[in-house]
Amino acid sequence: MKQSYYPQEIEKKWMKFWDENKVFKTENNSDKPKYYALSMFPYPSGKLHMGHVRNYTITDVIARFKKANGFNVLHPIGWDSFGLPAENAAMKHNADPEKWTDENIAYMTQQLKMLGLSYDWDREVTTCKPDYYKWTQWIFLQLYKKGLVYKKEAAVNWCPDCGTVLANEQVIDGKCWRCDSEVEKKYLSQWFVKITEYADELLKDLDLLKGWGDNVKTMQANWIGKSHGAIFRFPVVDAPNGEKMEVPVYTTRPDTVHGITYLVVAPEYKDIEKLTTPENKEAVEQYRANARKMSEIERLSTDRTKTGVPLGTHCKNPFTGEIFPLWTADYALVEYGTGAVMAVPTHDTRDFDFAKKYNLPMKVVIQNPQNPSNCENEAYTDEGVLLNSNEFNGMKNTEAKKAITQKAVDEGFGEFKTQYRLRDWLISRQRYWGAPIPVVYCDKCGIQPVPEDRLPVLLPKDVDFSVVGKSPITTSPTFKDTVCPICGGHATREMDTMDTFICSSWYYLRYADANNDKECFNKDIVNKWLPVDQYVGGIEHAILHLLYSRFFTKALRDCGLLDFDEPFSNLLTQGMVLKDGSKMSKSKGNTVDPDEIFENYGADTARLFILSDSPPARDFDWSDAGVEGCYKFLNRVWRLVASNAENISHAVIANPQGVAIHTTEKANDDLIRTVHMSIKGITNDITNEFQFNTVISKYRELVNAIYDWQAKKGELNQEDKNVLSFAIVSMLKLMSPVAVYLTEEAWHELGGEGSIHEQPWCVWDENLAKSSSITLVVQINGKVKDKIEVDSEISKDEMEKEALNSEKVKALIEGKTVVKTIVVPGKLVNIVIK
RNA sequence: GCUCCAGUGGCGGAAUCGGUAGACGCGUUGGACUUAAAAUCCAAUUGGGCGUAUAACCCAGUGCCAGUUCAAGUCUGGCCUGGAGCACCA
Repeated sequence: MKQSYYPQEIEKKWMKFWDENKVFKTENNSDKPKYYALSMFPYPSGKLHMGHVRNYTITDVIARFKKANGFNVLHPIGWDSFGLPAENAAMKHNADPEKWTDENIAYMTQQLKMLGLSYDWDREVTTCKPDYYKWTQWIFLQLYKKGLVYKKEAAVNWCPDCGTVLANEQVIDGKCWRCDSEVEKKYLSQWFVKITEYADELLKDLDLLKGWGDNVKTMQANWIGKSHGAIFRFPVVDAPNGEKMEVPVYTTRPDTVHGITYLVVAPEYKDIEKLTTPENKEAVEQYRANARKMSEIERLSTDRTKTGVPLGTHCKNPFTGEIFPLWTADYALVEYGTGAVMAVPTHDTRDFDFAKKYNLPMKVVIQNPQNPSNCENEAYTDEGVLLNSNEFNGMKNTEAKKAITQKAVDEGFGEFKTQYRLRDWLISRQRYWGAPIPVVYCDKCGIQPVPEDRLPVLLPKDVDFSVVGKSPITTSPTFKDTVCPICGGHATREMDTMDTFICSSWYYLRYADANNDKECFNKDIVNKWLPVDQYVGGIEHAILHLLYSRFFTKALRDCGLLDFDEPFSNLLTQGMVLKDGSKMSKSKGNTVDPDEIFENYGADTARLFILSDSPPARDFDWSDAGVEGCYKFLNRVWRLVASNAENISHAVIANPQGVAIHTTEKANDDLIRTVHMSIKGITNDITNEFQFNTVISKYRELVNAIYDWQAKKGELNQEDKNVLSFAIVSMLKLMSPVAVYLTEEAWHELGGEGSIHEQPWCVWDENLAKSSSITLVVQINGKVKDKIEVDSEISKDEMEKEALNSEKVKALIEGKTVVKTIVVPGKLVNIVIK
């Protein structure tokens, strides 16, 4: 065995061997229990970055650990390969985005293999390939049949730089999630997925997700935004055309209904023109035009002073008979509730600001206990007792909410209402590089889905990528015109493609049955593998991908395609990889190229380091010195093995757990105990919280212990060799999920059969992991005063006796009264004195 | 403004149930080996009393202030700071 560590050589050798022999192939049929370990699949942007390295290493270690522990492990990988970067690159070079994508996939595949990830490459899934997007389109049609997909004209988010619309989830602070441009409002007819139909279940089932962090769950709960309230309908008393009209409002504060002094509708409110008097028409029109021009950012800014104009008409409050004016103001949102708000300036801060500015009247209806009936300077929005509210006076407002809504129900002008903040998911994209929406528009028959046997609707190849300002797909001379599947007459194809988040909402299902060309996946196989036992990925998908995938699972369940409710039982959101305290990014110039690390130190060093310094969920600060340290450690491990190669017992390698080792020396006992403690500690750290940083510190402790043991020994006798063999072989197995190459090479050099990665996990013996002596801690009034080595089997009485016998304790309790002593078996004695 | 998470040496971070605070590593300092360097190995490294050697001892200490307890990094209440998410959602 070579005495020096040569990672570049051994890693290439084993990478090739594993790849050619499909060592990590997973069969669907097995007697073993299943375990599905999954990383969020990458976008093939060109090269791996350190975030990928971290993500995939974490999942890989979990997959390998589970496999060694007797599970049939599914650990797949694929490519989220539709999307704008490929199309932008294509437009820049007037080339096919498919070529760019394929090249990137080829390069990154090599990198993933180099990193030593135990993927079953036969299940690779690529969302931009027709054999995948055919099924994306098929699923779209199933949702369409179920009424979960529909087309409507709506105000949508438009990103001018990406030249496409965006879903609500993809607008961050009024800006595009991808390019950071300010999003504009546009009125377009677009395809929507009815995710709101599942709002309640998506919220409720968060409780089932015990293996998800609270941060992600609350983010989703907030995004869904369930609230309880009431709808009230206010009759219009002076509609200009004499029509009988009503304005419905949604409110969470029905208890304040007697305090309404005006009513606001959104500028886009559908009946606004009918509610405007001729005298006010001009001002209202101008206000609406202004609102339309404004960007989302301007409009949503909360510190902007509120503006609005009166419509000239009035409503009647059915509770009081009071007449109050109608206004339009852009602080009312057309998409939420009914698009109209009942304004109670005394008990709502927004209404208060507005009323102050326009000198609208105020009426106090909830008593502020600190400052009775005074709402001059600010709105009182807390709990209280009602006043000025007729028969409800004196009632607590929490009760009044119900009672007042009930009255509206009984008298027919309102009802109880649950409202969600979640909006339907806009999935149309005016772009080329995505799955075409499988729909045609017939001149006679209208919107028609493409029949399933004509899928996939292929992306046209005869397009011009050099166009500006429109989707390249529209330049195809062959794509647009087609025939209607119903009447056979002329029809045109839908030119929009689907949001790529549709493609990524079901890929984890496809892995279970990736090569099925008859169906999107076999139901039994999917039911067998899913849900995913451990999902690992970035927190940036807390809402987007994770909410969409949860919705898809539920919708596909209701289409009869699978039998479970949630796709991911456990979720680990790993932290970011930082350098010098900030996120690695090309613009900051603080990136580290994984290839360089592989080349200079090897993939094992990269794997070890990325797991070593921080727990997976926390941010990880990359440091060159840290890499160096990990590389030195692997060298140290290698030297330990190599220098002892001829001392290793073949019997122990063949059966590390089975060889009973008789020891006659304390040093040997101690080392065996350290090994058992390491097995226990490492196993628990991985099982409990995936605490790989402490796993690695335990590797180091074990290696240090073996070196220390060796330093005490001269010539080794047979007993010593057996002990050493047990320690080294156990160490290699324990390290094998992380240092995949080094341990494999060492295993072979020592004469091990097959692959170390096929060997079962180590087991520990609780008795051997225990020490024969313990350190008894003696405290006085809770402060440590002495430590005594005692036998581990010592009784409580003896512990107390030992403690009181300590010279230090004797001196300290001299002349004081011992009030009581607390004895914690096996740990400490606390003497309370006065 | 609302919601969630976090706060421990110079740094990353350890610390099952409340029971020895600072494991393991990085860095730093000193030393050994070497003609020299690299590599490797050994030792020290929370602060203060403390200033010279040796050996020891004492005090304080996990963002702040209280509380519960024999005992609090850990539990409770109230703050402070940082991060993340949401936000004119009626």
